[in-house]
Amino acid sequence: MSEPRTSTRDRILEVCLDVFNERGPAEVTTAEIAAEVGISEGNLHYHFRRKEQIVAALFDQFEAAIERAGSGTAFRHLHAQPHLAYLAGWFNSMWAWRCFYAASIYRLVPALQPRLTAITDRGQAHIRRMLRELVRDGVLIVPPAEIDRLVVNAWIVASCWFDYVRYSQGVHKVTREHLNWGFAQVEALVAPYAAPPGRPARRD
Amino acid sequence: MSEPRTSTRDRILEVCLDVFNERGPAEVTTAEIAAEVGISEGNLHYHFRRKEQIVAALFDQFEAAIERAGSGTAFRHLHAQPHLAYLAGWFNSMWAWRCFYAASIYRLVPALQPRLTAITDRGQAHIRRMLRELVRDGVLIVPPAEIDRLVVNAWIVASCWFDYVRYSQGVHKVTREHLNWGFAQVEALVAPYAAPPGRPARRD
DNA sequence: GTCTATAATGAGATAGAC
DNA sequence: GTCTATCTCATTATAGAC
Repeated sequence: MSEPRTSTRDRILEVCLDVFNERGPAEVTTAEIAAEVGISEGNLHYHFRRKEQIVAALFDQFEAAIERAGSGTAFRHLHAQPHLAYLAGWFNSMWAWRCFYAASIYRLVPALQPRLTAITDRGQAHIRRMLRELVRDGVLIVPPAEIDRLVVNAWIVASCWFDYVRYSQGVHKVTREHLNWGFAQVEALVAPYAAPPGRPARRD
Repeated sequence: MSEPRTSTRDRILEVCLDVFNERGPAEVTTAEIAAEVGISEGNLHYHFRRKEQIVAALFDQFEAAIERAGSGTAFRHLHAQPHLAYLAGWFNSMWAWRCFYAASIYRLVPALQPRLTAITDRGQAHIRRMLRELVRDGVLIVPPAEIDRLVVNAWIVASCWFDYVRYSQGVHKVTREHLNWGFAQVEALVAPYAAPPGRPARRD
């Protein structure tokens, strides 16, 4: 009846999310995890038999969070730029779950890859719908043939900019401030499609 | 005086490039490498003390190749769309060195990361110059403020689409055919900036 | 240069006491 | 549920003969 404030299992997950976000699961040993949680390796093994199971348990939560970010309140109250609201909701949740935006995690736990594909498919379908509505409403002008490529490019930039910043730019410790940068990069993909009213006159 | 056709060292590098491209260096053990080359593990260790040294030796070649792809013949004979020629040259070399377009390799051999940053800086500077020329020549219309973000987005898509295809799309074996797909994705980034003559009339 | 054989690591998994 | 102590196993690293 009387559970401890937070169960050991939950404390493990909390600690792991933090440390996975900071360094990535492959760079952390089970010994370090146990020490960080303040329990023995044997006890850690009692709760999760393998490190992959910890990653998988966290992915469950990530999956739920991203679904919320994608179809939740952000998209409910439509205003002038619903796609920006959606994007903002997504980027907001991105920080808390940034370890899942590193390709290496799917190499470590390949079982998660199909679920990432499912997230990708649903997310892209959602973005595609939004873009079509914006085109219909005259906010954007996108030739139909270009919509799919635009959606995919937006997804690539939004989901890969973490790795880009880390490896191509050499940023060792990604901070929250980088989020705004990534957000602006995705915004820039859509900018050239803005209909003239929302876009200052061209200077040639 | 009489060297063997290809030295053992070179054979090791050849085999490793193949197998790293197929599976990534982290997924291949030194034992497998030795077996594949047809030598003993002890001999492999004589030539390269650690797997990272093999990766680094291959990176030397990659670095040279990408420099050639960027500033070599492709860019020499300028035609209507020099940026496409550059892009084609880059994508062409990309297949042979695709293991270096996986984020995980820089996690395995962090020493390479600064060199990747240098490649990125030079490459982006080159692309920026090309875009400015195209704008000056009236081929593209890009507001000056958008050029930098466009360059970075092009780089992200061009260098990350491999990981995207693998993990987000669930493609287990990336083939040469995927190259054309990636190429088209990068092209699509620039398409909306094409000046009206090069672009069919808008349909709203 | 190349081999065989063996040592040193280090991470994860497990048994059994408390 | 939790601990201590041990085990397994895959690599990587090395010594020394040929």
